[in-house]
Amino acid sequence: MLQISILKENKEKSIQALLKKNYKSAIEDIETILKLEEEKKKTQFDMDNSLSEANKIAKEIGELMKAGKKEEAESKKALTSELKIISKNLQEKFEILEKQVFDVLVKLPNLPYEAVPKGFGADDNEVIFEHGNQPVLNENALPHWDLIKKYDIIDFELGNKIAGAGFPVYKGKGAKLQRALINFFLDEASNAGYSEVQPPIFINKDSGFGTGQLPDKDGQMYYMNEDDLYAIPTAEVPITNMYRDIIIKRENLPIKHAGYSPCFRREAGSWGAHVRGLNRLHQFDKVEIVQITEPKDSETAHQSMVNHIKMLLEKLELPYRILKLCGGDMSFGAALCFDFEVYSAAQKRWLEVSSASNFDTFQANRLKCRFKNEDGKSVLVHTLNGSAMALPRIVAALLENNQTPEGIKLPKALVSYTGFEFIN
RNA sequence: AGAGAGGUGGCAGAGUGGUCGAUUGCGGCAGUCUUGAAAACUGUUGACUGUCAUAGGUCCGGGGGUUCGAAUCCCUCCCUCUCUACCA
Repeated sequence: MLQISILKENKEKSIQALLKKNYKSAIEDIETILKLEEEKKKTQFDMDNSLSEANKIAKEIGELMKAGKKEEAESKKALTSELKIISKNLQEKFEILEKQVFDVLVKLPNLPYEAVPKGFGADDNEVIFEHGNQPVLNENALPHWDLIKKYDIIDFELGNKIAGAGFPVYKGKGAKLQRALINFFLDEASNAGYSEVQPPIFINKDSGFGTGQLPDKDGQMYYMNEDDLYAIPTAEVPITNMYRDIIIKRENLPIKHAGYSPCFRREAGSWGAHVRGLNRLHQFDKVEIVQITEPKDSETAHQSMVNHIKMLLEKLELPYRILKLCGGDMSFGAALCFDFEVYSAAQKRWLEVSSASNFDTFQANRLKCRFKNEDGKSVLVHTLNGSAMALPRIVAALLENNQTPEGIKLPKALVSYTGFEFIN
């Protein structure tokens, strides 16, 4: 959530930034917020005065009672009845205004940084880095959805029977590959100084709000009515929310965590021709890295996350590229976001496998996550997160790119984790 | 799930209707002492809102109520602990 003070002090810039994110009603919404906010403050002033007056009289009554002057005390009580009504009305007005401001404010996406390119969708993203050669496969090369059948390692029909579409069963070497990748990613994160956590995979509403999934993405999460809980779409949510309502000591920053979790996404209305096989699932596995930093350090932290992900992809020997997302393609809460795509040789497509975002103070403001600066003032932190990494599309690319007559040949980095070199 | 107890400032722990935003201890910070440190002693130390700065206002698990006045009384929800039951 954006800070009103920023919208007020940098009104024009804020409007331009929101427009870059294709937020259509930027002008009118900011006008509305500033107008309502001013009225709110006025109301608060009146309300406070009225409450102050009432407090004073209450105190006087208390003293009179103590002094045994009952009649005087009784007569003072009469003074308060009108004051009570006034206070109550002002309080109601204040709460309405507060909610009105909140309702508009909560709809505003984060302001993208200067560096974010203009654009409306995927076509406007900037490729900023590319690594590795796209493998040339022979004619009878198979896409991963055929390879998983050929080697009987991932079973969609079985998952369909047990749960539904998008919930595959990993079998044999397929299951071991999952476990190997998770361990590989977690170990690499540990080596890079991320302390490991295993978070809950269900979260409450406050957590969903804290990282920005609620109310924006309500329909995209699985929801358990009986207990009022959501299944996490990413470990970012529980991990970042560990620091909700916390004032962090400056010497403890930056905070770096990594965590593995299954991720659950309803993906309502997003199925089509390009989402076959492992390209889109309702449940998948992911190792997430999260950082919480002082504002001045977040860009460096972001870069370090990008470098970490690059290193992972290089160890996995996958050709990849990095995109700087344009305003229109960025997520709701991000101020700057890099997507990583691997080349999947049989599909002849780039697949998104990771996304590293800097949220600036957007999440911190919702989370009320702050630190004490040099002057002893509470200041919002910056939060960042990135996938390191999401498994299914990595698996898709590993299978497709490394198919040989002898089977699927795994990259060296994984062999010590799987215990086998070939899936055959 | 049943019975009981309880949720207070970074932590521990007082406070049961009127200078209580809250005694006290620990921790933190500053100072005295010391070559330096420790110990001891002294002072200081919650968050939010608001103001140029004061002032003022709000917050004792969440929400609602009673009252001139609520941390304290009532209702409701949530959570924690102990015992019993059940169980990976």
